[in-house]
Amino acid sequence: MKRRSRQREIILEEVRRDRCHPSAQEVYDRVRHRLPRISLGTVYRNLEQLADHGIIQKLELPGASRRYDGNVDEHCHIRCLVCGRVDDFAGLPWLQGPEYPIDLNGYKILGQRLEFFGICPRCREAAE
Amino acid sequence: MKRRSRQREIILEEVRRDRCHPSAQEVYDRVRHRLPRISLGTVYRNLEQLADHGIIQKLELPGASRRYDGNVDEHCHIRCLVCGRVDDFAGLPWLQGPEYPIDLNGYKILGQRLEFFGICPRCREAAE
DNA sequence: GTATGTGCAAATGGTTTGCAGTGGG
DNA sequence: CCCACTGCAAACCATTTGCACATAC
Repeated sequence: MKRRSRQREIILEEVRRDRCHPSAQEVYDRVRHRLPRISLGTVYRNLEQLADHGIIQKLELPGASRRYDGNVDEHCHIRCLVCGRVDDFAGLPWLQGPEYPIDLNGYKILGQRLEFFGICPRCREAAE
Repeated sequence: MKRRSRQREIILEEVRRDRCHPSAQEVYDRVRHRLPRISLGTVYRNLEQLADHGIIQKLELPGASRRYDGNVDEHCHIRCLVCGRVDDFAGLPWLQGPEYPIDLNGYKILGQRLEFFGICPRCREAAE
């Protein structure tokens, strides 16, 4: 990231929009409205770089494709098991863990990841 | 799973061996020593079925390929960030969560998943 | 001017699927 | 004898990469 590029700026704007948590494909679809000739590879490369620099957050979800988050503050997510949507989820008082790193069983434990899953409001309605 | 098959029996035996947490490819490699003509597709189909019936556990890890666990008791895992190895990890007293399901923010929360990550004993040594 | 960034298209890796044939019950 | 299960190969999907060209500085 030694030079700035119009592509990267617009990708960042789109990831930050709406507190949504878009996949690379969704970012691509949005960005294409503004830069019709951009390629999906460029979107992937820039998302990767922005994440490496701590400007956005990469969300790796178990059994689902990667998503990106324009909010880099530490916060929890909840994922809908039906539609895959990911929402922010604040204030989880039961989440206390120890200070890392910890030495245990020969492992150097660097951290933990907690994910919640359930059914989002829209899918609950649809299910009725 | 209306009929038994030699393939499925051997796949199950291999997943249960050693408390390792093999990927489909690793199961395939092991099973092939005993059934040289088995196909990877058959391995995938049987692992899926065994998991659906609760006979083994499917481990979906963020940013890594799927693994399978012959131990279906509820227990935690820790993953090595260097080599990808997954170990069992028992007795985590700080893991208390609420009773699910919970209604919050319109979501019906069905559960949580906690994963630990760090560096395994072997990779720590290798890094020195 | 140079090397970073881009577009394109092909490659990759993990997983799934269609199909004709095999074999468990 | 039927239909679940298999082997094989192709398809699929998300992501990565090689390369020639464009562009930021």
